[in-house]
Amino acid sequence: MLLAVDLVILTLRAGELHVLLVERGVEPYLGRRALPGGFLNNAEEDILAAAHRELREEADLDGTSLYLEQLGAYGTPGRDPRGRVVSIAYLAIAPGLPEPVAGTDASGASWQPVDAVIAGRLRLAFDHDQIVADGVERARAKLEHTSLATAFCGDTFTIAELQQVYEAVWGVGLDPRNFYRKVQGVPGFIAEAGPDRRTTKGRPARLFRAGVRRTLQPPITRPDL
Amino acid sequence: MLLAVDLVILTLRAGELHVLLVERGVEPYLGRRALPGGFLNNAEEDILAAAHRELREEADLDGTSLYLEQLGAYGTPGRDPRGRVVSIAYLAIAPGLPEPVAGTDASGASWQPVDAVIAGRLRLAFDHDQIVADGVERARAKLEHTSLATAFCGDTFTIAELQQVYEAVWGVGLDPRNFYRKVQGVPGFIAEAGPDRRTTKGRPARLFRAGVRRTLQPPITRPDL
DNA sequence: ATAGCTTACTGTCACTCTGACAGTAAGCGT
DNA sequence: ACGCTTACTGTCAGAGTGACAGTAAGCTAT
Repeated sequence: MLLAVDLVILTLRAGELHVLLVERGVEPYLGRRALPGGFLNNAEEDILAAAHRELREEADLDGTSLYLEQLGAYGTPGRDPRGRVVSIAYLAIAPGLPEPVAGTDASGASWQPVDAVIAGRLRLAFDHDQIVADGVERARAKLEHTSLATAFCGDTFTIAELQQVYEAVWGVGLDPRNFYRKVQGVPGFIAEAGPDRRTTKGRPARLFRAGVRRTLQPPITRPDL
Repeated sequence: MLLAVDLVILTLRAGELHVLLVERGVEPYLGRRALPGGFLNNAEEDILAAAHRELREEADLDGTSLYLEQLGAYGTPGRDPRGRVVSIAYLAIAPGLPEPVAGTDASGASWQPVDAVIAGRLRLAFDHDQIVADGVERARAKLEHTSLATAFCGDTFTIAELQQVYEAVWGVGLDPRNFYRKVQGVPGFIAEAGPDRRTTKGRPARLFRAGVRRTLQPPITRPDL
């Protein structure tokens, strides 16, 4: 029996939610896209440590500075044609990186829109479609009552950028005015980051950084489906 | 490397939240209490099926009729002195059974108050204290926006009994009048169960059964800590 | 039968929160 | 100085919430 680790790494690119996928170079599912991951190095490697290692090897991301959380275990017999493999899935959130990103080792990693995976237009290897769906659902739920959204942003961000996170992950539109009021009303969610401002085209926006509080009271409620 | 399944089985007894524990008859942790569970039978057994099997063997409970949900994987090296063991934990909710319960096989299973475990007055084997804490926290959170509370009750129950579930799991007191209003206000949470009434001492109470809806909108919010 | 007890249920009210909408402020380019 | 773009601040009606009191329906003891 083999133990593996799979990573659902989410980020925001051009206002859309993306997941990091690699193209398989060996059988089974040769050529198919799959989640980054791999088997445990040896019998003494910690699972969380293995997740950090894969994060570094396959995505060139520093695990100490980003959000990482266990998603669950997937061990249905037959999910891997080679034999019995139990996979521990992890959910990672990466900030919208400067630009190209994802140029890693030979495996040909690339960001793909999660919509394509959820809608079934992009079929993944093994049961990775299900894992991605579970990861996205976990992220959607956690946006409501935790400060997870700040993990999608850099160390400083504007409120409008934070709103884009919610809109992209939830796939809905939000009213900016109500969003400003709600976010500012939660004590400890975000904190002002100096007098610096970010300017693009119009009026410069105030910069914030993630606050101390990790649970949101009151929560940022998601609109009815 | 060995794969195991551990069960956090919660129930209500005398208005208090209890967890099912067994007393270990072998080393390591001989004599210590631990969660029911065990190793996978063979390399082809499904994890969820193994959870059902342990539920039947160690707790004499029918897994098809109660709530069962994966909690997560626990695989820190050294958590089991015998060697590398990765355990998949499951959370099960059992209705408050008629009476004594828990008389199972030789293992000496018994219901113990979760407070004793959380507070550290009752130390469990391995990392089972942590698993119990995680399971209880999961249950507490799920009471807010899912119909999980009905899993603690039989097929029919009164609103007062449902309130006792919330009070016991959350460890707080709730106002009966506001609770009635909230519960009745969530469409599909509970449905009337015929004209039958349950009578104990005062006015007979109306009986309900679990409704169709499994997610609660609006949620039953937990009071501030 | 009536009073009294116990438990089940229904109302009221002020406060807060929420969603829907409009107006003001601050930079930049022409 | 003007318009353009983006950032932010107010307003208001309706829903939801917590804190409280009153009514209803069984049983029982006198």
